[in-house]
Amino acid sequence: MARIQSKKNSTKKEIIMEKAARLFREKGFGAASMRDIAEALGVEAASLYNHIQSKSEILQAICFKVANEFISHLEEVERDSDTTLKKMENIIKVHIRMMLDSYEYVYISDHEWRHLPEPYLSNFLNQRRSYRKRLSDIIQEGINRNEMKNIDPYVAVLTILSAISGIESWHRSRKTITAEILESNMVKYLIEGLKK
Amino acid sequence: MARIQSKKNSTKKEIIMEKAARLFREKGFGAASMRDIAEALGVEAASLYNHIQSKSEILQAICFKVANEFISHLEEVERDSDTTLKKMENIIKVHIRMMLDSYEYVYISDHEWRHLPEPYLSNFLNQRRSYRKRLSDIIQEGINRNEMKNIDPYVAVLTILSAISGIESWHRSRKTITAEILESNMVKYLIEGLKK
DNA sequence: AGGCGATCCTAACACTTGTTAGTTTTCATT
DNA sequence: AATGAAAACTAACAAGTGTTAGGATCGCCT
Repeated sequence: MARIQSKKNSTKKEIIMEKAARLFREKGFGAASMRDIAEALGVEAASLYNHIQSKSEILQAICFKVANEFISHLEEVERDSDTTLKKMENIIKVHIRMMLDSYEYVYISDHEWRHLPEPYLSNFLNQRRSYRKRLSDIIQEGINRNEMKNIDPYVAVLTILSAISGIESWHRSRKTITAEILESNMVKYLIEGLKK
Repeated sequence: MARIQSKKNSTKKEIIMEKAARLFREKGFGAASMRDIAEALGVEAASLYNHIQSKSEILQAICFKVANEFISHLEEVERDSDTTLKKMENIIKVHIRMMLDSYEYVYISDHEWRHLPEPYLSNFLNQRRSYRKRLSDIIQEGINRNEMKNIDPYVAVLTILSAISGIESWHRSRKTITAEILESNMVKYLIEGLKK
C-alpha cells in the first residue's frame, strides 16, 4: 500500500497537480484518466479523492494558479518599469520565463482551459480578457508617447502572447538551441517589431 | 430516416469532416464523441461508418489535408517570389489567410494532432519538422544576403508560426477588429521584426 | 414494377469513464 | 500498547466510449 510521498514544502494536492499536469499536457485533459494519474503516483484512483474533490478541480487549481501569477507579475512590472517599451520587454520576459520554468502548468492554462466547468470557465475568460486589455493599454500609451510604431494594440498583444506560447514546441523538441538563446532572440524579435 | 445531405462538390466524407472539425475544436478530439458528430448531422452514430472507417481517420484526413496545402503553397511561393523578405511575407500571408478561411481545419491540425495514432503521428511530425526547416533555411539565406537582421532562424520561425496560430483567439472572440486589419497589422509586426 | 446498391436504423458488444461507499491499513501521538 | 485520524484499499455504480452485425428502407436504373 504505497502512499503518496510527501515532498519538501508541497501538499499532497500539489503533488497530484504536478503529475496530473504532465498527463494533461501529454494526452489532453479528456484523455488523461483518473486511473492514469493514480498509476503515475503508484496509487489507486479512488485514493486520490482523499486529497481532491474532482478531476476538474485539478484543472481549476492549475489554471487559476497560473492566471494569478501572471496578474501579480503584471502589477509588479507596471509599478517598477519606466518607459512603455521597458514595461513590455519585462512582461515578455516574465512570460517567456514562466513558459520555460513552469512549462506544464502554463501549457495547460493556455490550452486546456476550455474543459473548465462553469462558472469557472467564464471567470477564467474574464480574467484573461482583462489581462490582455491591460497589456494593450500599455501599447496604446507607447504609441501615444511616440515610443512605439503605430500598430493595432490588440493585434500586437495577440501576436506577442501567441508567439510565446509557441515555446511549447521548443520544449517538446530535442533542444537544438539553449533556453538563453531562445529567450534573447524572441525578446529581440518581438521588441524590434514594436519599436518606433 | 434523415440522410446526410449531399452538398455541392462535397463527398459525404467531407461533410462529416466539416461537422467533426467544428466539434473537435469546440470540445477537443477526445471529448467529442461519434454520437455528438452523428447528432450534428441528424443521423445515428453507426451510420457514419458507411462513409468513414474510424474516428481517428477523420482526424488524419483533416491533419494531412492541411499539411499538404501548406506544403504546396510553400513550393509555389519559393518559385514565384524574388527576395527572401518577399518570400517570408507571402508565406506569412498564406498562413494568416488559411487561418482565416479554414479556421476549423487549421486549428485542429495545430492542436489536436497528438491524438493521431501511429504511424500517422510520426509521419505528421516529420512533415512538420521538414516544413519548418525549409522556412528557417529561407531566413538563414535572408541573413546571409543581408536582407534580414541577425536572428536565430529557428526562433524566428517558431515566433512567426505561433503568432499566426494565435489568430484562433481572435476567431473565438467577438471581433472588435476586421480580418483585414488583423492581417495587415500582423504581417507588419512580423516582417518589421525581421527586416534589417 | 422490380431489383440493387447505398445508406440508414436498432441493438448490442466489450471497455472505459469519474465517482462513491465501506473497509482496512498506516502512522504519529498519547 | 492503545487510540484516532489520515490515507490507502476493494468493489461497485451508472453513464458513456468506439465499433460491429444484421436488418430495414431509400432512391435510382433498367
